[in-house]
Amino acid sequence: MKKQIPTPTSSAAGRKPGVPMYWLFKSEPDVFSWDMLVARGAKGEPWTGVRNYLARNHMRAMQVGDLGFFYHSNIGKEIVGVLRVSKTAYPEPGDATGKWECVEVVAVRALPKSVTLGDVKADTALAEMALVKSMRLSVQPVTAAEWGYVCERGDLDANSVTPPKARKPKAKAAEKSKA
DNA sequence: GCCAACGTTGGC
DNA sequence: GCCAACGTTGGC
Repeated sequence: MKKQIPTPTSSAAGRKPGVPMYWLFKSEPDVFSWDMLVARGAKGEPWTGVRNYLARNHMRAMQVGDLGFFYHSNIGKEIVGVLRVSKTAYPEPGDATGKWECVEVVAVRALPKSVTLGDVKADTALAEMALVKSMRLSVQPVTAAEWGYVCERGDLDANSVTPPKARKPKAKAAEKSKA
């Protein structure tokens, strides 16, 4: 079967300048939670501990200003907030192997309503999300369509977390599958 | 706590 | 370079 959606992993190359890309970061909340990221404030937090090449490559593709969802794995199993990439990938301090890298992220806004894994799985529009399809991948790409859809489900105005210059002039066909 | 999925390692 | 064994993630 052919892929029918834009391949999320095509993100690394061929980015359009000025257009943010979207990601999803997983964390076990008892290790590092959304609230802990919020508490870091504008200083943000290095996203360390990623030990998977695909996840690392996604981090390498990130640009400052890219947005991501914060997902609580294991406990909660829900998307709880939006963060922003504040520093591009660099070698993870203390990593003796020299293979692993981290980016830095800052909290932007909590979702007014968290979106659970169950919600995502139950929604046909989100059935192709890496969260479902690549369950174990800890840093994942999110398509623009998925981004808008999850924001909508979380009662978050996507424009309110998007840098002004990257906003769409019109609402385009964002609501296309509303009916 | 169990187990399926899946990435990584290492023998050949 | 293949593939079986192993380890880890993460949902249930």
